[in-house]
Amino acid sequence: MMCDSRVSSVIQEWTSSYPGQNHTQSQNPTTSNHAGLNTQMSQVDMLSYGPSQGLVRGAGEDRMSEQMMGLPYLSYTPSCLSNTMNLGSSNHHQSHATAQQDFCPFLLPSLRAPVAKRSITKDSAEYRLRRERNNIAVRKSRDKARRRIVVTQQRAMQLQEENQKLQIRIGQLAQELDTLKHILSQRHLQAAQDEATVENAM
Amino acid sequence: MMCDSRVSSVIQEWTSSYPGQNHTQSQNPTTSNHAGLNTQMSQVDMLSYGPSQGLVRGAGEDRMSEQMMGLPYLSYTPSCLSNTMNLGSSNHHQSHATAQQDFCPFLLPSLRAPVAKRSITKDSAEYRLRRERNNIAVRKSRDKARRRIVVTQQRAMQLQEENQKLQIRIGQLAQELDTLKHILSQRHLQAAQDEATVENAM
DNA sequence: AAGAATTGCGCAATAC
DNA sequence: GGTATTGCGCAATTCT
Repeated sequence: MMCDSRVSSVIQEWTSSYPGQNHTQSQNPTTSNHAGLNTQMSQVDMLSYGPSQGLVRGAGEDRMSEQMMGLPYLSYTPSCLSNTMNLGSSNHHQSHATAQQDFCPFLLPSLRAPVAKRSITKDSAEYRLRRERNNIAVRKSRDKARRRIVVTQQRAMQLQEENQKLQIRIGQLAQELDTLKHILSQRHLQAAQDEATVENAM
Repeated sequence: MMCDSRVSSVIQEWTSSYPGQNHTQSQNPTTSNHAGLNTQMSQVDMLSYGPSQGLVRGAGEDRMSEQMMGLPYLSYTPSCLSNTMNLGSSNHHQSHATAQQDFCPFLLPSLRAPVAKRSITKDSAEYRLRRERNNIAVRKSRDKARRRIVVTQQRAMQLQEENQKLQIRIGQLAQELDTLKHILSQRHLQAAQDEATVENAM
């Protein structure tokens, strides 16, 4: 009693506040295939964690940029042999900004134009501000997720305890009920016998 | 019944396989202060997510390296004004490898020597191999964590449902018990009256 | 339309 | 030695 309502609210909050299920989640077709929040993958565990689906890429920075352009595969194989030389030479933002020019020359000019826009001038202006703000948001969000996990786990343990207590209570009640039924049947028998006795006496 | 054992195993697995609590977690004194898996922080939410404790640093890469050297604060303030220029100029591994030479000249030579060692030659050898292997492990681990979360949540919901059913069952049993007790008391009364009648007739 | 929140990923430190 | 976990920052996306 009363615990159920609290539990209910927690579950509710969990379900509604954990958007992993209803999000579209179609952002990265190459690496998101194994993170679908689904539970029906167990025998392919060892096979699903390939090296980024073959696309090795450079230093692991601005990877989305190239893939999200609409060319997930076979476009701009990132020189698997020379990536060691490229490792530190590429500025994150620089490479991100120029990638659209270098590797997507076939796009419509209207789509390539934004490269020089002020909004893309991330090299050192309020870009740092935005990054820092996002970092703070990320920390906060992850803290929240961690707390949520802990709460859910505690709730599960608590529910399990309560379940055991309820099972015990049910056992007690059932036993008591059995006893009473037995007594009642005995009384029934006794009454029948009494009636029979009286009838015989008449 | 039977569900409890399964739940128990799940909870057990959860508790034992989620090492967030017993890990030392002292890796980054500057930014890890707010991620202690503790649930008692609610009114300081907005205050705990500062910009990395004041240490702005360059591009957010190889940050641990400098801090983990044993000089978390006040050592090598990373030129907060010129970080915008430094943003892309620093190679991750290069800066990491040379940091020990540049910023720790007071260490014993025996501790500074490893810079040129093969093991620290991460620039392009089997470093990539190690990184890729770790990346695979990370993906796998996070998948596991995600599945664990989903399982725990489902378990909690299932336990809640079962709890409600048990509560209902308890209500039914209690009612039945009440009825039987009432009947029994009536029989008691009846028997007493009968006995009195018989006694009077004698 | 703009900022906050969420998420997948890679890196480095660390635990095991 | 290797894998597993974890905190963090980045970028893309979604939510508000």
